Amino acid sequence: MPQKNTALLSKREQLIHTALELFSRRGFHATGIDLIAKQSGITKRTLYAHFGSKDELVIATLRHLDEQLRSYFLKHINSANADPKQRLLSVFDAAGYWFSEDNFFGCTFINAIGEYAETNDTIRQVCAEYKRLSRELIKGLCEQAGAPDPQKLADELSLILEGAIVTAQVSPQLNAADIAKRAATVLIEQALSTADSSNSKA
Amino acid sequence: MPQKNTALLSKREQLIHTALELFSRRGFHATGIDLIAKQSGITKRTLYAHFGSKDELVIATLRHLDEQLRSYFLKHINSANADPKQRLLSVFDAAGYWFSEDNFFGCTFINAIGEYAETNDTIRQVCAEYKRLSRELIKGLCEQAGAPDPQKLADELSLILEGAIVTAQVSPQLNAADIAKRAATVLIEQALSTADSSNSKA
DNA sequence: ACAAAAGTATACCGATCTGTATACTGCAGA
DNA sequence: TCTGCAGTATACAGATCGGTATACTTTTGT
Repeated sequence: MPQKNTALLSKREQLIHTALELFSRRGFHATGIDLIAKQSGITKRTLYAHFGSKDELVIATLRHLDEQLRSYFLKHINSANADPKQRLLSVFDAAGYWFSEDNFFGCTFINAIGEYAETNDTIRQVCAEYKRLSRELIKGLCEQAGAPDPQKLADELSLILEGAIVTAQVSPQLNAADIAKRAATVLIEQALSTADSSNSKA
Repeated sequence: MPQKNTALLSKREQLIHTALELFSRRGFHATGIDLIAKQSGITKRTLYAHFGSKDELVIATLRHLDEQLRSYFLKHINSANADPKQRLLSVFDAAGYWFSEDNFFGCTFINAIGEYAETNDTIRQVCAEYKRLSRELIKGLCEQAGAPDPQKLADELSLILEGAIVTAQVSPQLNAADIAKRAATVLIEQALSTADSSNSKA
């Protein structure tokens, strides 16, 4: 999804970049510090100069992914400069592109919670915060579309997006993005139709 | 969810029982064989007499969870012997009870895929198979309800159920089961209304 | 009653884990 | 020019990992 020129990145950024790929692909506990150091071409000593521990590297990696993922969706939404309803649905188009990438291994936040739910509160909080910000993003789109209860619609669409991510991860043959978009369309139409008489598009 | 009398269980069942709890709560790689042996009160030697490797224990545990979870949902659905539409919606009531349990740590299958996606194909297949059977179960309910395209509706409702599980795991304060049930209600109503003129409830 | 099966207790193996110590190198700024 | 700093290279510590070996005890089927 990012594809930055690695030559221009600082050591810190290189480490996070490598760690993100390995953690996403192989899991967190199954990815050792030595492998991250080797694959990034950076010494373990330097790694520990930037990040005090593996958990700190995990947290920094997740925070980076947070910004990366949300800006990815924002770009897609903003490039779909159609009417508010289409902007809402473009979320699921963006998801579809994401799922089709080679380095898609499900939601790394969810995977992180699965591995650290009992052992690291900060990691769980970073994951929850990403999900909260994503819901806020979708809620803004619902407001723009003139939904009578934007929070309610945003909660439902966010839940559907979560389901799409997991479904794409576990059952790649299902075309989860399309299924989610179909369901979302029904919910959006239904939510906006009840407001047609008294409310209008922003 | 199960609460069997551990005294009546075979060593094999005891091990799977303990392993399931630890894997779900702490993750797979973070749970060592020694801990499973200690917590189950069974020697590591005996463990390896029943399961040739840790991966085999993981697989046996997931297969057990497969049966356990699907029979849990089936019981809830069958105890809600109302009309087919209510039976469909009872899936999300069952999910709500599941989420509220103390030992709910998200979908262990999804967590397993996050940890073993790259390293163990069998584990991934067991997870995918569980999701497929769950979709089949829901598809059967859609057929009974007289949906014109039961596969389509089942895919959508299954995706919503996935989203509910993940949302309940990451954001426990959101009451994911209710959100999912609301969304599911809209989709079901819409799907069945298009069939009202030519089709009827089974 | 007795032999085979199943399980216990414990120590161990080699590999790998996170994290650190030591000694060296290249480079940038005053 | 020289002094610090950032990074390299490598070895190592202590713990834990999955898995096995040895010797003993309990249970069970006939």
